[in-house]
Amino acid sequence: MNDLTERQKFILTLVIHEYIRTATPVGSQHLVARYNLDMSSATVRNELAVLTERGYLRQPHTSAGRVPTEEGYRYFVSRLIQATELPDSTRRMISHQFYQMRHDVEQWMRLAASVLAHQSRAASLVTAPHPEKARLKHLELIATRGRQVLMVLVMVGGEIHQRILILSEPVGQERLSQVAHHITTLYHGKDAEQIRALRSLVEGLEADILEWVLEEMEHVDSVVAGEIYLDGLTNVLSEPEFTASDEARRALKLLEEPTLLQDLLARTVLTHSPGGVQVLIGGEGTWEELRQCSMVLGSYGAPGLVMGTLGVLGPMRMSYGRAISVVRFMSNLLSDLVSETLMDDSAIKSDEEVSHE
Amino acid sequence: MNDLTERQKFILTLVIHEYIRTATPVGSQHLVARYNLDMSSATVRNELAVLTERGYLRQPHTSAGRVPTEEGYRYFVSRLIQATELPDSTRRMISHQFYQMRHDVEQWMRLAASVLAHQSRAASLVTAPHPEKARLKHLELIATRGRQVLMVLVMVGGEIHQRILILSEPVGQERLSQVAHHITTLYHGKDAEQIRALRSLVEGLEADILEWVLEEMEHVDSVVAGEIYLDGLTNVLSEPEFTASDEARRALKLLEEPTLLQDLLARTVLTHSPGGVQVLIGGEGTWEELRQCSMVLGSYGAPGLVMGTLGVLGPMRMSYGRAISVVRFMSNLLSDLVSETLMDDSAIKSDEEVSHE
DNA sequence: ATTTAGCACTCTCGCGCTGAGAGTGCTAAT
DNA sequence: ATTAGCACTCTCAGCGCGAGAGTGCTAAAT
Repeated sequence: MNDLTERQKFILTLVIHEYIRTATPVGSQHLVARYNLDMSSATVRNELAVLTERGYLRQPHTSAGRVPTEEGYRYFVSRLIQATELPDSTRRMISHQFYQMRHDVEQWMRLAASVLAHQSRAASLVTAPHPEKARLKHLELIATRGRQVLMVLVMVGGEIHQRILILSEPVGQERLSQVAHHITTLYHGKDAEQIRALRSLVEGLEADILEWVLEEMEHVDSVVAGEIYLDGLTNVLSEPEFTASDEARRALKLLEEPTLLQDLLARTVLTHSPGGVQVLIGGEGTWEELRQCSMVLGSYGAPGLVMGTLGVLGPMRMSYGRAISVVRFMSNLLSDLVSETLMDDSAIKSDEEVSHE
Repeated sequence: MNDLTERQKFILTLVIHEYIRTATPVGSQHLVARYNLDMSSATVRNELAVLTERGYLRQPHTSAGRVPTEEGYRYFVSRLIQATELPDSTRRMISHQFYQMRHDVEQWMRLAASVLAHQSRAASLVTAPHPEKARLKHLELIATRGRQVLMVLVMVGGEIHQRILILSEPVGQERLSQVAHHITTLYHGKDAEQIRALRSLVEGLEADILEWVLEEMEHVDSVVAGEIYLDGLTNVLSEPEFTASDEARRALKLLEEPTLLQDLLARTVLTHSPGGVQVLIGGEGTWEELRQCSMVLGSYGAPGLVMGTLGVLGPMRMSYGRAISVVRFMSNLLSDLVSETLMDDSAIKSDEEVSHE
């Protein structure tokens, strides 16, 4: 399995580019005309034949142009693609937007999804930062009415969970605050397992509350990713291979199913480190519905503390260069933001502007 | 403008039903055959002619069947439709699901969106309960790192807002808790305006913090609705009038634009009371992109305290009976849930089961 | 030994045509 | 008032066909 010649690589690149542009099979004459190649269509034809035999291209039918195969895209992505960085002005603009709303993590997620979708012209998905193992940072209990209590749980890393408890009898706000404070000081920084080991430190009402806390924390641990933000579904919808095909419906249906997405993203989070970008072509790795789609996935976060996933999903015929660069950029940007803002224990130098009304 | 005869109403109903079922123009012979009418097709034809002249039906071209017009649907919805309640078993099942997760408002919203989408077989949208005027219930300040502080704001009605503050100098958790407690006791139950009037009660750090609180509360007031939950986009996508038409893209694009949705829902919230259901046909009321769509909207909540909107969006050729009944049902169900769980000041009798580990 | 020109061949796609089918409106009979 | 009958209209699926694009192969040229 010796390699392709330079010219073959070059031609493969051109075919892929052209197919991404036009969504129609590309022929030899078309190529020489459009790119002013200084060889004849016959030469190109020979090379196309080789590439086809190698499995990188295929013909929809005899005597039609060539279309890249999955392997073709894969070869292109892994060996041929050259890093197209986003223009500097764009990067600045995007960073600026993020730093303008440094106070709200949820808005970051939305903005990240929106930027990914716009820049890649595909559908995007982003998960909120999520701890690998939830550790308690702060507990708050707020009396609402009668026996009902609003429990607000802040995890190390900044994730917030809320839940309504129903006690067996009414308890005043004063007492609740005491309990919350006590639990917070006792178990600050501990994960569910550690808390469970030490739960005999409290009793009575406090023990009951702690049970709720544990339940919630274990629930948090059982979910692999935070909330999922989507954007740009309409982008992929308007691609020709999706209009009127029921392939579209199935793919979009997938995106409406949060559990499936969780699964999908879980693998990614586990299998690679932030900064790196993973490209899945044609639903690679058992995803029947996405056979026509590709994904470019990355992750972000502060390793060991909180992590999130982000990526774009488009037709297999998507602009990988653009997608990879924007995913990588956003991955780094969000990592920086998260580290700067949410980190807790580590001693990272901070030199943000003093903003204080 | 005298009214239609009974038979004309009857035939109009049949035409609409049949068109909703088949999505193809319906003709006279077809009607008599399918519904075993004891009149001839010629009679039906005459009536169809009348209905067409009145503007309730139209022919795509000479010698094709009839299709309902916007006015046709409107007449049908406002005067002909008979309330089709959801089967009792379904209602029970849905209620049960909700009461099973009484601890998490966010999950209610997701479930509500999901139920609406499934039952109506259209796209659904639900907004989280949102106060008309935010009133402070509880403030919590949590030290994170250096000068950074996580502010958690709980409003009367249960809405929670969080935000990261950056102080001019580090402040310990003890002090922060004090400040939060003080502000909570001073301004509990007050809205932004009232707090602003009384802000001279505090000074120094507390005054600074209060400024952030006010800013956030005023921001909350400026938004007309809570977070928006969508579901079932793929339902409407698979309708024949949407496949391959770029009408589809524009309509879905609308749903990706949160600000537009806010606008749209705002009108509804303002213009009618919970329990009532509003039907907008053909993007009635200036919504160009939705000319092919209809919406069935309702609202829910505890009047004066928190309100939310919910509804379904489908092709004009949607099953209004089903949609109206499910929207009404969900509207009432959510109202009950919200009242039972989130209400605060009013003295509503509560008789929930004692659930306490 | 490549590259290229030429050529015969294949396959798709858009076009116009056509006949079947569905539906209508009108008129006359019931 | 209703209905049977009928002539007419319009869509739509199917078909044939020619243009166009693309291929593979062979033989000549570099």
